Amino acid sequence: MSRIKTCVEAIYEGVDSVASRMPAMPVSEVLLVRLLMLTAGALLREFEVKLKPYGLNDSDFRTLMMLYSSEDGTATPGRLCLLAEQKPTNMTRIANALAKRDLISRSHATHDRRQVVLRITPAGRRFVAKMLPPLFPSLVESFACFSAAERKTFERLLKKLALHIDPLVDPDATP
Amino acid sequence: MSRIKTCVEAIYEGVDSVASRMPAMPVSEVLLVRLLMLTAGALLREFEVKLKPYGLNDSDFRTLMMLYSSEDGTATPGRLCLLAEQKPTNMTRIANALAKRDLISRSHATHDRRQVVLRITPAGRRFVAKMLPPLFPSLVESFACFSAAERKTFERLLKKLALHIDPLVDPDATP
DNA sequence: GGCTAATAGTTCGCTAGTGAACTATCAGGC
DNA sequence: GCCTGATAGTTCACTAGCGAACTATTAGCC
Repeated sequence: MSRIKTCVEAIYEGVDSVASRMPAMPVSEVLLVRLLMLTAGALLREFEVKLKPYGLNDSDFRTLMMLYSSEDGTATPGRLCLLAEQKPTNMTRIANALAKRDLISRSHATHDRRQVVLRITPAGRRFVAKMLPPLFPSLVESFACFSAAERKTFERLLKKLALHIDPLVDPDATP
Repeated sequence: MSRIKTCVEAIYEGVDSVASRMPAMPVSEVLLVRLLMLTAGALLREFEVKLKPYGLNDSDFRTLMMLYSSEDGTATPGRLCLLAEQKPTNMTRIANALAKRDLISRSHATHDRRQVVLRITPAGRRFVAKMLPPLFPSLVESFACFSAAERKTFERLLKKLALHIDPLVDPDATP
């Protein structure tokens, strides 16, 4: 029996079993959140296996891609933290690692000397251009079970959910 | 500007920017996987904030719940690894932590002395019964943006996706 | 019965990520 | 100009999780 299938079955059985003893449990919500985390976790792990040969994990990769896709190839650690859902501590480590490999460079902003400016290097751009295409096939395969309509629906629901939980997850943020 | 909304926008803009330079990129798939990971990550973090007062993280919690919902309140570490998507190493640590708090007990199986049997204790059952209900409201609120039909659709698509990626993620498993 | 291979857990050393404390710089009121 | 508070990053000590190596036990084969 394969792993994820076993997990899916265990989730349904476990939720069913607990619900019979605890009728107040919101069955539908528990199933959704468990399936969501299981699927995302599996996809993340699969993706990181693909990234490993390049010496990156998903956080490193996201950070590098944010710089790659930015207008002028630069960003501050603070902004990257915001966009990549990372804490400053970890961004420091990521930037150190990427800088050590000369994929990005570090400098100080002139107008505000507290800020650090990270910039993707030409070598960093070449690296991304080379490593990105081989990642596509397995990604396409992962979602091959969806029709175009299903893909659209799934995207719409995910986006709706993401924006809905935003204020719940981060109640102090400016709305 | 709140955090997740910024991330969602950054994902769409980033993908758009890269796609213009790299036409082979499967835009739809990249958006789906990024939204999925972002949403699941946010829900996980929110959930762990709720679990923290009880001194548990999500893995500890899942492990305890697997025992709680099992027929006789027992399971072997190996089975829990399979069901909770954990590695044996980590399960040892989790079992140590739960056993230290007397929420579970450890003993050896008689028919196969290699196997360890973990069993939820009466105190463990009381603990679960007490901590579980307070977790429900925020979980319900997280999915309050979905109609009943949307919830069903989302569950169906998640399940379909989970089962589809199963053999891709774990190619060595027995089908 | 005794050797070999496989299986269940554990230990160890490492990577990834976090909160709290710290440094450096900037902005605003006086 | 100069104190006060806020902001941007960094460092440090810690937790969570992983792969590889190890131990103990079992199953199969001769």
